Amino acid sequence: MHLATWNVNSLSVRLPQVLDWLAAHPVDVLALQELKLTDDKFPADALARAGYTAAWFGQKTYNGVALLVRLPGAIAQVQRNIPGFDDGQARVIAATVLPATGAEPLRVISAYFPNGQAPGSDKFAYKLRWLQALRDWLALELARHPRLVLMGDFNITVDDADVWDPEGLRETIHCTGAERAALQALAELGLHDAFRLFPQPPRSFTWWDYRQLAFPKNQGLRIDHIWISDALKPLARACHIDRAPRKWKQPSDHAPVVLTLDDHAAPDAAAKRDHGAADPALA
DNA sequence: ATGACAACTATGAGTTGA
Repeated sequence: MHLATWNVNSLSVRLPQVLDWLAAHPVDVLALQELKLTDDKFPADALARAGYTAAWFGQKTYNGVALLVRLPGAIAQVQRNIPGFDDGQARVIAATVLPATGAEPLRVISAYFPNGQAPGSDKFAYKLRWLQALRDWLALELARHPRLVLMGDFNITVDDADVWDPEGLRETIHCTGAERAALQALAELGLHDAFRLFPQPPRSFTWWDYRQLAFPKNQGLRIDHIWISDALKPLARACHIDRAPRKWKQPSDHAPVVLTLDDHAAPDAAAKRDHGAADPALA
């Protein structure tokens, strides 16, 4: 079973790329961020024709998140934004996902963490308040749903290995101690950075500035993450960044991140494996 | 020190992102 996250920087502009990517990589769950469209503009029909059902939470111009689930999988118990945290920005969608593979249900969250602009700014204060509310809510979610995946654009580097120029960018936005401490507080709930469970190439990033030839020079940040709960950690088999869409014409500035989970509890999937069926995802 | 690039709103030039 495969789950992925991708900040598409406008779903209206990037829909053809999302459809192309899903055709080549039919993941079971795809979390999207920065839809930049209102709910009435969400391309549910085109995604359904591509074999995906969806839950979405849009907003005009900014933000917006969605969860896509490969059919005949299903989506239930949808939650939009953090309960009890008054927020005019569409940044979180959570749902219980029944995977097409027949695996046990998962609680999946697609999140677009606030950017924060600069340390000391009002937006930075909002980012830290939002992170505290996320932590408090995730504690409850984990108690209710031990099989939990939190993925999205976290807008935070976990450590200096996630930064192309750690000295030059020290204590700048995405790299501050305050932001990283908030991530550590999430980790202490029993969540794990799936990417770092496996050996990875040095200078692995998920975002590159459009300017200054940042992508060809690999001057980026790893700010898009997939974090998994204690219960799912033993099932993780691989996690990687797919840089290919960043090379396409008119790309998002973010690349997708993909997690492979062993859905051993799925009788159907196990039967298929036993009969030697090829895994279509990530072919 | 500033801007670059992209998307959006609006239909100019400004805002936001990271």
